[in-house]
Amino acid sequence: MKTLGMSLSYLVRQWRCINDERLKPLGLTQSRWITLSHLQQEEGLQQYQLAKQVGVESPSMVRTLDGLEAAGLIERRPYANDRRSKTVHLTAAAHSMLNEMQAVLEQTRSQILAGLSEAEVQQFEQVVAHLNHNLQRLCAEQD
Amino acid sequence: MKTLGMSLSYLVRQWRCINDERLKPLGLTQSRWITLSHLQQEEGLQQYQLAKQVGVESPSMVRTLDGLEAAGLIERRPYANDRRSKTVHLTAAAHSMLNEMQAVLEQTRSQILAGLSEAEVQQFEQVVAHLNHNLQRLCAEQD
DNA sequence: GGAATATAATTAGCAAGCTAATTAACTGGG
DNA sequence: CCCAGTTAATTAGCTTGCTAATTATATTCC
Repeated sequence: MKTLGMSLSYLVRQWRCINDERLKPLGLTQSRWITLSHLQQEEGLQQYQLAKQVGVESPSMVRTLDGLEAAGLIERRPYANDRRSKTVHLTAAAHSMLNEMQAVLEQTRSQILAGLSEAEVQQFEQVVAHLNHNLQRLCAEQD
Repeated sequence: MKTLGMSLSYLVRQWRCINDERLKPLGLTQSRWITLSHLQQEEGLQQYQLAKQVGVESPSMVRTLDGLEAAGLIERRPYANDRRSKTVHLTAAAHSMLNEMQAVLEQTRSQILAGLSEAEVQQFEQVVAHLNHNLQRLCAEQD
């Protein structure tokens, strides 16, 4: 007896596992490539903003950034308007690996979605968005 | 820019979080209630079989069972046919909490799936099953 | 029968999420 | 102006997934 929740949880774990395996040559793990993808969209965010966009808490982001910084893929810079804060920037090394990274991620995605029509994928995405919306209401109530 | 993978990953994390919150009074976390649910279906499995059914590796199951045993919810018994092996059984305490646990899980599920028709839920489940199937092929190749 | 191999449970240690607590800096009210 | 409260980053420590390595037992192959 596998419930929907269990199947989803398994799906997500395996998906991560495949990408981690394929991106190991680039020294990337899921938390790292997700963070890099977001930075590719918008560089120079403050850490707490980046955490919010990625959907993790600040301490989780701190650790991911520590790793990325040690690997020479990002830079923390002081933020002029607020001395508590730091902004996050991609390095040249990161820029030069991003294309390859995205290609690997896209390949995995298309292999996992293989056999679904464009319309089915879209519908699936909409359902996931709907469920996330329901969850957001639930989490808000929890307070 | 949130990809499907990211949205799914977030969905699963939040779903877990809600259930963990609601089941805290019963002393249950996700890994524990999933394991109990499987035992409810079939008791007396060997540990490695249980791990396989749940979809985790043996060491993960060992730790979950350690917790459940300490909480008095399961019992490990020696397995007559193979002295390396142990079988896993629910205690009376577990049996008497299972109904309440399932009720909480079912409530969360229905709140998260709110606004979808029966047919849409079924379709969604089928897509998830399909993706898991694709993944299984991919993981098999990896060897 | 005995050596080599395989398998079940476990231990140790890593990854990446979380909350709670700390520190430093900012903000607003009296 | 200053004190109280808030906020940004961090640290510490928990959870639960993983892999690699250990230990004890089974199994298989000369």
